[in-house]
Amino acid sequence: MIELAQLQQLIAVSEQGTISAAAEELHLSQPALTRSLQRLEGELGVVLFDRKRNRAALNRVGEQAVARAKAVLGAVDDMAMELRLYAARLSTIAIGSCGPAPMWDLAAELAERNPEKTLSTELGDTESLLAGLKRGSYRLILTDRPIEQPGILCQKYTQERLYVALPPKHPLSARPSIRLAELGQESILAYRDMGIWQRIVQNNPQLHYLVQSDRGTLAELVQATDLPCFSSNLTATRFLGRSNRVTVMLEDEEASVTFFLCARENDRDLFEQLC
Amino acid sequence: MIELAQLQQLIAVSEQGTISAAAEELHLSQPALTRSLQRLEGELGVVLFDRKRNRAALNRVGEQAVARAKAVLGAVDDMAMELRLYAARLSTIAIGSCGPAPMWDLAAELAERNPEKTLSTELGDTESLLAGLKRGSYRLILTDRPIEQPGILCQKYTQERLYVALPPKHPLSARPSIRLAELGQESILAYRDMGIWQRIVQNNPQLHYLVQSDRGTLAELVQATDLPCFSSNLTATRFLGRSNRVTVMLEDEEASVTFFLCARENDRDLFEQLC
DNA sequence: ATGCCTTACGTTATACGTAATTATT
DNA sequence: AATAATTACGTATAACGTAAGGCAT
Repeated sequence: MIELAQLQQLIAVSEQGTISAAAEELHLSQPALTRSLQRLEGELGVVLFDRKRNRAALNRVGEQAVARAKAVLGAVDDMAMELRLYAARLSTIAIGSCGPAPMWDLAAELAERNPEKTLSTELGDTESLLAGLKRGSYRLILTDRPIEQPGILCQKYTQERLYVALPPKHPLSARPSIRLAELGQESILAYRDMGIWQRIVQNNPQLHYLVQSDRGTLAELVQATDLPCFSSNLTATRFLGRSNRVTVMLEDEEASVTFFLCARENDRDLFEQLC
Repeated sequence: MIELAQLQQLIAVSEQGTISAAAEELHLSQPALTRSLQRLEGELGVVLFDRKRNRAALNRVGEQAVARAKAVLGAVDDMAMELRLYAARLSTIAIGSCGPAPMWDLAAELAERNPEKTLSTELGDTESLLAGLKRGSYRLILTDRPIEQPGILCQKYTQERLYVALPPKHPLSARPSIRLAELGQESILAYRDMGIWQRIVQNNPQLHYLVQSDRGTLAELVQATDLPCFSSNLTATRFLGRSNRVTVMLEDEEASVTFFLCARENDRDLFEQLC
């Protein structure tokens, strides 16, 4: 039986030019390599070298064999690499969402039910999430509208409503609800990866957003200052913690979103765990 | 290093269902196969089996691995087979011709100059010969007209003129030359694979051709009977041998052909040997 | 004389088989 | 009880390295 090691040896000889040099490269003695190559010739049933007693040069069949050997070894390497990738993908559940808070809830639930799995989370807009779901990049996605397409399972997952958290002394803190625009040109703390909430920010460009990319830093700033910040019904109450804030509902249309959980038909088991 | 034998073992397990059965098929002990598969898993860096103490079933990664393994083994088999084919082709000189006699001359010359090579000969019409030369099916071809195309070498090779060999008592035997049609509805011995000479036969359908597929049988009939037969300036004189025949030149236009030797540009060495 | 390939021979290392163990049907 | 996989251990085969030989540059 032909061995992959023999194909590597053949390639080494073609690269080094002599059997001696190839043997050294392969940490093998010269005679051992000679014999191994002879076996390969026997197993292939062809002569690969023009042997001149003192010189073993690849003949045309040998050159052809080298090209084929490289292809075979490449295929084997690819096989190993792609199997590792495949195994990794089987053991991870990738979820995508257009909003961060429900994604964290979902991730928490999945982690509890599938402690052996790795979770990966990603934010995106509904269109790209759906495309990713279809090509297998995501196992589950949370969209801002119901998806009705063949092969796609979809069900209402949760609703999120946005609030602003104001210091008690703030002029608007006594109101039950406001529109975000009423804050005028004030500063407000915001998280960078806000997904769908990006809409309400874009519609109120006059506000001064203090954008934080680190969730921990954001939490610290909330505790340490009395700057306004965002909050929602899904935000853990401990996020505001002992900070002295009054939450005021936002009246804007974009301040309320219903999230829908979607999975592919062949992932029905996973999907139904969560309904 | 992964071994091809291990990939075969993996495939055997997938086909037999159990390691035990696969071990038997492979003429291996069960423990040996178990260990070999464990090594394979280690080398690939993935788990291929769901092990249930008493049962080792391929998991999804394993199934994927089987598919890849089959592809790799197929590539190796193809490699071996195609190398043998390639080696065989390198050691043969395939020649094609539109006429048998000059092809035999050419083959004889090639055999003398390249005693280590195998010769293969084939008759065909000039168009298909040229196509075959271009795609590498032939190293040399003999055509009935000069070829002037880029990448193709071409030179006049020889001329052949057709005769009829008649018994001395035949009414036409005293003529220096005749047209084939003058034989009326007589019988005449002919060789099946006549290439370009097929033309003159087709133009004289009234004759009764006694077609022989075996050259030896044809020669025997020439000796044993006094039936008319064909002959040419390239036909070995010993073909007519001691048979009592008078050769009469044929006046028909198709009875004289000039043959041209053609080869591909990259075969200039071989081509120039013969000019 | 040096470099390179091959053959011969003794040795080692790797993979094998046998036997024992455990678990499942 | 029977089947199947794994682990342990002694063994054997196959490939290795060293040494020797021969040819070419």
